[in-house]
Amino acid sequence: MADVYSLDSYEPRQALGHLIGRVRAQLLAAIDTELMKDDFLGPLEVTSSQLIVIVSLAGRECATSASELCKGMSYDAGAMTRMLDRLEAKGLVRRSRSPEDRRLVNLELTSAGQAAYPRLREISMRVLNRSLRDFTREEALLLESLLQRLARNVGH
Amino acid sequence: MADVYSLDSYEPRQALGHLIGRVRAQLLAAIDTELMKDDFLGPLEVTSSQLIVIVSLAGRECATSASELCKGMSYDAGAMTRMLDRLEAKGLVRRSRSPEDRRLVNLELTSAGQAAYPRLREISMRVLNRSLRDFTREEALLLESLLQRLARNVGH
DNA sequence: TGACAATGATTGTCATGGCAGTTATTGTTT
DNA sequence: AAACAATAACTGCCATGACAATCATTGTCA
Repeated sequence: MADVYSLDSYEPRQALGHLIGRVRAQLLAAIDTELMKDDFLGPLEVTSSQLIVIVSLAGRECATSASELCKGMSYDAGAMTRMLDRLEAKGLVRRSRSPEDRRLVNLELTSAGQAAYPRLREISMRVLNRSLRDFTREEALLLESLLQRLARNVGH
Repeated sequence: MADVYSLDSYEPRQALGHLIGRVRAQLLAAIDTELMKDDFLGPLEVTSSQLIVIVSLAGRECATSASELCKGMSYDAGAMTRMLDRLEAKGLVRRSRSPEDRRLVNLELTSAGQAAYPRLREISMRVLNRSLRDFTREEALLLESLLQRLARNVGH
């Protein structure tokens, strides 16, 4: 298949790469704005980056290890350590060494973390729905599938 | 129009927000990988973030101020100062106080910066074309237009 | 069993980007 | 002209993410 962009016409500042970066930044900023307005999450200064960790932990009943979290979201292990430091300091997550394998750190939400989860889910959904307000369900699915194809291709 | 996501089915980890973040990270990583392999850009450790600044400066013949650059790409002024520190240290960009308005800092590419530009443009285009290799031109344009609609909506 | 590899978490270092506050310069207003 | 607002660049502070190095623990293999 022919290349989409050619040296004659390629404009780095208008092309897909930048556009994706802009959309991502705007989405995160919009979610952060809504989080700050929340009675419960605002004072805790929960951010859009911390959202995904709490959501991932809420999805399972049993305790999960940090490395398992990292694999599941292709996240740097060092970044995860410090992310968990912040979430633990806010009282949303509890760490404990696994008795079976003392290299592992088991993670679970505290009661505050469990209380935060439905609010985080609702807020992120609201921002997405608002951003997709003139999209049909088919257009949204199309966008998702195009992005998934892109994601599969990038790594070659 | 009805909401795309509903509380019943919304899965934060699968939805659009996360997907966009993943695609962006993968694209930037792929560009960084190619930049490191380049004979000229690799030793200078030019990154995908610095790419857009150099590209923006190459687009105009006359000197541009830093604030104008920030406006054009909705970029934080403080981040721009430090970005320019790094680019100046690498000898790619030259700063000079504007004689007309001494608040302004005029920017221009050095000869090394001008030599870097076509390589940066070619590398970012190659990564994008590779990532879009099974897309028709129509599909790529569709993806762009859907993202642009999304970008317009997010800010409300 | 003892050497060694593999794994998980942590830490250090760096680039990035956002926000608030500061300083220098310019424009405006009385 | 003096006071004030507006603007541009810079600085400090912080969260984020990537990479490399280190340490403790576990698995493997001679």
